[in-house]
Amino acid sequence: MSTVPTAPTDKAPSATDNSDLEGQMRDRRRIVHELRAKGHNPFANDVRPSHQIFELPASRAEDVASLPLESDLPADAPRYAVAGRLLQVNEMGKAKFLFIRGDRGAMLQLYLKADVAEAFALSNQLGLGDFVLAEGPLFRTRKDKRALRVGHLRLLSKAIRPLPGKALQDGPKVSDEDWRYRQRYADMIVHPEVAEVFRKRATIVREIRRFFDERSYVECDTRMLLSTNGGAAAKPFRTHHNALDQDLYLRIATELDLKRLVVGGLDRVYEIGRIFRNEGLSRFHNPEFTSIEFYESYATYENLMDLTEELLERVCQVVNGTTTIDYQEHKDVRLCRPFRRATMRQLVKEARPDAPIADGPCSDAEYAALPGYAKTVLGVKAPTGYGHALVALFEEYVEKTLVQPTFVCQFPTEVSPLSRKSDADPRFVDRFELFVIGKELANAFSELNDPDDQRSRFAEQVSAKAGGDQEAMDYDEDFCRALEYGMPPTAGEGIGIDRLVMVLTNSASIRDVIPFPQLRPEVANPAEGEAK
RNA sequence: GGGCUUGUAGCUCAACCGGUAGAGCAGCGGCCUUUUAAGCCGUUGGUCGUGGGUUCGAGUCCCACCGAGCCCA
Repeated sequence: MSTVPTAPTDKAPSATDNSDLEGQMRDRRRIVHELRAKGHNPFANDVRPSHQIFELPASRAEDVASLPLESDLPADAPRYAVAGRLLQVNEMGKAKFLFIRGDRGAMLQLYLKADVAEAFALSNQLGLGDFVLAEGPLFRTRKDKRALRVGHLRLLSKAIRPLPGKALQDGPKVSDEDWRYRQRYADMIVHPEVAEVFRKRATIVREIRRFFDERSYVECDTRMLLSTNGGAAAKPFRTHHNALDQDLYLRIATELDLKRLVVGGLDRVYEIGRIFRNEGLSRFHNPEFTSIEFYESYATYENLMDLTEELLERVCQVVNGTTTIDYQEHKDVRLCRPFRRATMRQLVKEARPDAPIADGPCSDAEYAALPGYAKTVLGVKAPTGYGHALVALFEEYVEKTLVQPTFVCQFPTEVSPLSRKSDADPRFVDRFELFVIGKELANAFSELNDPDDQRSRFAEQVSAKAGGDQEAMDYDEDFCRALEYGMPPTAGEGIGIDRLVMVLTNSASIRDVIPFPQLRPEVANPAEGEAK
């Protein structure tokens, strides 16, 4: 592209070619050079604000009355030096208002008059997006708005690239343009509510951490690079360590390492961290996401239901000030105790009363008949075997109906290779998943701590993998060795942080709660010069 | 992978049955000393995603490809 103008005579910016993006940027670069030529640094870093905008007095509309009118400003009125990004200019001849935004989205309008000659001259060289520092007293305008009468004005940082769209605008702007995700920095400038979601996310994570720290859990960071794939049903990312000449997987769960730590004596342990799964993208799936997994010795999965209720109720209360929330089309989702608890069999039976499911414990007749039933109602895609058939029926008929928080208990053993078998019926495990708004939010179980049982479950996984199941786990010999040293009775749980943040911030897409979500590669369109 | 929708100025979007591309904002030039998405006057800016086809004539119809969004496996 063409670069900065070399000759100072190079205009007189007559309206020729400066309305396209390139022209606008060239124009802004020209201003940078002009300022430098006059001895001003357009990227200054020799001043500090005395206040953040959000700290200024009369931030609330009802407090503005405490400020004097400009004509009544006393000579000793307190002066403030504040900085922010310029987002809008209302010009009116020999006076103008500049709107700047500081941290936390706090807005301030600056009132600038021509008789402050130097500042006024500088203001003519500003563009939307520039960072400025202004100094002066606060006053109340005739429209009862707070404004700072500018005595001094500095350009702190010149924005070379103009902002996309209009930075300040009334009403909600709903657009799902992909530039918002590709250029999140620009998105956040134009849509401050995006940053608000990330702030809430930080609050949620902080509160979760506090919750477990209060209960004497220890936070640990375990390996992300592993030579075996396990801890969940998912396809891993592969990578390679050069020095060791060893292929490695990015972890798909923190489960097995955390249980190793339980074996080692950390009776209560948790990890909040990034998980990687080599799967498709959707509103609810990003290939890297954040989970918390926590493990508590001498607890059962039923204890974890109590704990989970308490945790979610508290986090929701802290973030939203209430435990009843709306999520998109779902109104009045009640994240307050108690959540419903039901077995998977019970829920499938409710949704499909004709299903051959017994009222009490699973009968042999039920065990034999359910796969055939699944075949009939689901068609060819129905899996064979009782456990997979039950899960398929659950996913097809029940899952999306679970809008209010529901603990789905008693999963089939064959889909739960790390869970402890139920004492009452070894065909099921002591496991639950928590569903809210029809989506899985948490997965928990009493941990399998019988090393020989674990070995046979791994063996089943290995044969499933050989049979083509790409999500099956590897045989983790070291983990079995750990269990052979003895693991106390333990229950553990994983919660998807991103989905929890979605629910608690009413975000429609996981892309709205992850700063830099995975996107298809940006393709440069030669015709455009600037890919968008 | 399948279905639906979609791609026009820097941004957001128009353009009837196919008739030769338009508005707001941004930019640029002017006016205005209390504005609130300020206002007023003027003005620059487009190979209509790409490539084919039909037609006297295509942003518009057809095909393919590329990108995006939503839904489904």
